[in-house]
Amino acid sequence: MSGEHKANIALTRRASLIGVEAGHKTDNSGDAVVSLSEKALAARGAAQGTAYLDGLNPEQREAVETLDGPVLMLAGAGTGKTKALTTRIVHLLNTGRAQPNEILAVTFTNKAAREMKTRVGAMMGGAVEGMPWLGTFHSVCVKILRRHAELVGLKSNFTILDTDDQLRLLKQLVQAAQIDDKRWPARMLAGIIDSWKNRAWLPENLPADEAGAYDGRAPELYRQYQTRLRELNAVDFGDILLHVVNIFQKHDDILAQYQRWFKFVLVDEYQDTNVAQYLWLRLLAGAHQNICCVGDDDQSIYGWRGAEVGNILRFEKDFPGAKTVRLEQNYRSTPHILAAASGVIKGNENRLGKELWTAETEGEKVRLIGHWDGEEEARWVGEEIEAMQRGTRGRDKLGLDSMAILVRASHQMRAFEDRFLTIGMPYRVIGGPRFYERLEIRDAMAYFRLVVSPEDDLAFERVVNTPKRGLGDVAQKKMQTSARDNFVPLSAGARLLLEAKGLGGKGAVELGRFLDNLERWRGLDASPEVNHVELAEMILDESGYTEMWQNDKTPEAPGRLENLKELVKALEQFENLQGFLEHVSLIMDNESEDAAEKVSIMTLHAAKGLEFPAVFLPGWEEGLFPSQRSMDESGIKGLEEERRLAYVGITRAEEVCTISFAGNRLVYGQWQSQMPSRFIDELPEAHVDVLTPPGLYGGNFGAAQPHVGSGMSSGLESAVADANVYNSPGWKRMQTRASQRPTTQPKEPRGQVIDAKVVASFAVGGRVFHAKFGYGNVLNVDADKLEIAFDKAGTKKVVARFIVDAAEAGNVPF
DNA sequence: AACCCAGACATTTTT
DNA sequence: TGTCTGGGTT
Repeated sequence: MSGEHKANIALTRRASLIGVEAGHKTDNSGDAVVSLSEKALAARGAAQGTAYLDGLNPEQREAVETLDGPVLMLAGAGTGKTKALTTRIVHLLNTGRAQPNEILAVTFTNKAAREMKTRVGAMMGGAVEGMPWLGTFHSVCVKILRRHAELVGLKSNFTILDTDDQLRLLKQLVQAAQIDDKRWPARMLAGIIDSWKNRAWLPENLPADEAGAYDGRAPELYRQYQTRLRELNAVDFGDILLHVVNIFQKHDDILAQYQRWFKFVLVDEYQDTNVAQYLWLRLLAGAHQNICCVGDDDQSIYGWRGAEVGNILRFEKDFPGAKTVRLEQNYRSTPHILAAASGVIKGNENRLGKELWTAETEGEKVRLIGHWDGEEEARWVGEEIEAMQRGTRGRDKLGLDSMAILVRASHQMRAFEDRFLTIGMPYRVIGGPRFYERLEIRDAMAYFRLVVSPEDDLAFERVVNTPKRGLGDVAQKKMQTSARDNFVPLSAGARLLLEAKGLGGKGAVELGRFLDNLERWRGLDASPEVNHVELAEMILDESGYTEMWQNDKTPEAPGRLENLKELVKALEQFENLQGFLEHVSLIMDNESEDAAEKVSIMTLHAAKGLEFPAVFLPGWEEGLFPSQRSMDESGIKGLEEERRLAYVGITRAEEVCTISFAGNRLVYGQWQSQMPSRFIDELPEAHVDVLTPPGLYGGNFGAAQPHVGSGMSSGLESAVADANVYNSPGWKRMQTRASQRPTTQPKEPRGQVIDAKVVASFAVGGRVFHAKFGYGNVLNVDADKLEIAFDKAGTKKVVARFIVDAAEAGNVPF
């Protein structure tokens, strides 16, 4: 059976698919689908009307006009990368170099894909048919995989499992293998398998040194897992890329077809690609080399998820003769903000090198402020936001939509939420659980899946007893056995079990009804007379699922019902249940547009790609940011990724960027004190304004000397940087400097400023006072940290700065 | 099947 | 400190 033949079939199939897709509702990205106007057709090939090039700066223009050969567009934050990318597409179309379906353009998020589609559409004068190959890596690969599914042992209507399904499946396998899942959690196995898939390793070609993973059981379990997936006609997210890469590697003819079809390849956020995605791109662009990758090595923040910064760093080696274009003119932020960001990112080795600049000359310095604790920090930020709303200090008034708080870890959000609730400040949290990950949505989708594919065992397991039908563990075990013994799917096994009277009582009655319902719905789904939206409603009602939530009196029940309604509504955009299911797992995003003016709270990761006039970056403390875990797990690499995160954070700000840290923080119910982040030391002093927190002891916090750990990279400094990973000297430098630098006028002298010299004065056994923990005795002195046995709060390690001699406690204004 | 309690645990999460 | 999970009980 070869290739040639198959490829031809694929080719025909593809052609018809494209025909169908254009302007069709099933095109999942759903928007900006317009048909090619005559005018645009006429313009094409004639290469006239290149007015769209005029709005570009010289670098952007070069990136757009270099159509042939590999191009690396190194686009710093806010340098107009999307503009360049979309203009490039327009240019390809306009010059007649490519038809819309000959351009492969991949992004990571649906949002980015949508934006590109819309913008290309707008630039073409609202006249581009939906580009069928503009989408996320996953959506494009699913399209390809559905066509060649049989080559990897799947049917083309395979289901896409999300992480939840994946985990349940792995749990079953782990249990079956008699593994103590306490010691070896399925979660961990999921992580291992995922990382293997990210690296495009199949069970049969795992490197030898991976064999020991998961107590040496991982390779075998991986193999079993893949087999099970095939039996279920399912793939997980990682498989989508893996299978396609595999097909391309094994079938030259198929690869050749796609190479011919995709005359031009464009890639967004190239720094975030993993090995599988990288291989996929290399395979596709291998022949003609017309690949344009856009990215920013300084914004690579997904290493922990398998992204390889190395991909972008190696681009010129991978694609010899590549042209590298640097977009460095920033249109977003003020010079001080850019300088601060540059100062921080300079601390990283192994950069491609790039420095943002702006034509702007005005603007505020980055503001830095220290607080006593997290609560205080949240209170201060709240007040600042209110002040900015009013428009004080010569600043324009800012709306709440213009402000954002970007945190390192989501638990930091709580302090802000609490505070904002008390003062009645409207806020929105960006991120969090996605729509399709919600319990009720997944349940509902399991029903749909079961109707469309009776053999979907995972879906069956999920809903057979939801709502409760009296089918507990025992009954379900019987169904499993019945199915296994007869080599049929679970639903059929359950039917056989019933017929064999292997089940009694109300469970039997309910199961019978459930199975009958499924069959009836299946019939209706096939019937042209029943609309799939109505059918979906019917399924949810008749199964008792809706009722289950109506009877539920927990506070979240109404919201869940609301979500179910939304889900049903989303169905309208598709032709049938099948079409819906093929796409949902890839497209349902979280965007709930909400007109009200609100401050945004989100993680730094979620903020990538966004911008706000005013940005708050709280929690810049050692251990929290940079995250201790990151450094423990990945050493200097981890630290550098954290630093890039800092860079991303700062560069989100257009006008005002406020960095803050707290001396004490309640972490898991324990008070902890920590040093200010080393990144604070890396902020160039000339671009930072150190604010004195109201009511706190004066300017003992401050920005660092500009030249420590940053500046020109030399071998010496990298040695210094290395040494710094586990032992930040940062705050010591700050202390020393603080005593040299005139402090920003302490409000009142009563605020005790404790500097480094004082630290030495604490002796083991001495009686001391701490504002939060009260009185205690010093057990140990370790550099600037004291171990103290507090009378009430127990033994803690505390930075000496927050400690005073008990005798002086009366003077401290806490 | 519903409930309760002990204990584990607790970054980031584009698809 | 709080949330979630799994095991045990009713």
